[in-house]
Amino acid sequence: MSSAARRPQLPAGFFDKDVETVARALIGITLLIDGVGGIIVETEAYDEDDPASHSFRGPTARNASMFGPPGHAYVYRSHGIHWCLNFVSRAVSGVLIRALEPTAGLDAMASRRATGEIRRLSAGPGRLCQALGIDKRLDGRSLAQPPFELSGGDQTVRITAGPRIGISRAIDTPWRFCLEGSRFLSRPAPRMSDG
DNA sequence: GAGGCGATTGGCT
DNA sequence: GCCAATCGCCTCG
Repeated sequence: MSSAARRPQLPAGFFDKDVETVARALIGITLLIDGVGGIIVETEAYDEDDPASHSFRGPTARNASMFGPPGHAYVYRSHGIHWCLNFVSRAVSGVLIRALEPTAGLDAMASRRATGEIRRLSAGPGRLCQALGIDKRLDGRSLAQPPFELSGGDQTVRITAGPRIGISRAIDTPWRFCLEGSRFLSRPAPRMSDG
């Protein structure tokens, strides 16, 4: 393994923290699935006592992964059509991965998405999963094992926070986090309300 | 068991 | 901006 260009892996215990901390820490991290992916630029946090979270009304077959150990994936189907990827953190929680800046395997992403428009390859949770080939098979899988590869986090990034998107409960909780200035967000950045 | 709704997206008015 | 697509889960009866 070449050393210089290799990004550092995430430290042990990265996901064993409260969900808001993890959601913020994930901004700027590189996510690859079988070598395809990019830099995480947008996340949302969903906590245990959060009325907007799938876990709010207790465990079901769908949300079982959220009740499992940190550092695993929770993948669910949205609106019967799309897949959405979450990272489980401490306790019953999940970080929704909403957008990536594509950096690796752009050909594969464009092929799966049937578009060459880079800015829309993985801007949005459903688009991201389509571009990276994510589906139910990855639900419950460890993020420390292939096909997942997470790295980076060595550099400081500026983050903006705002309300989460597309929910009807707890709509004012500012748990959507974005990389400041990114052109690869699913929606316009929230008004700068955070550092 | 029936009816409604959703952490979305793409296409049309 | 509005709405359909499509299916698993929730609520109510």
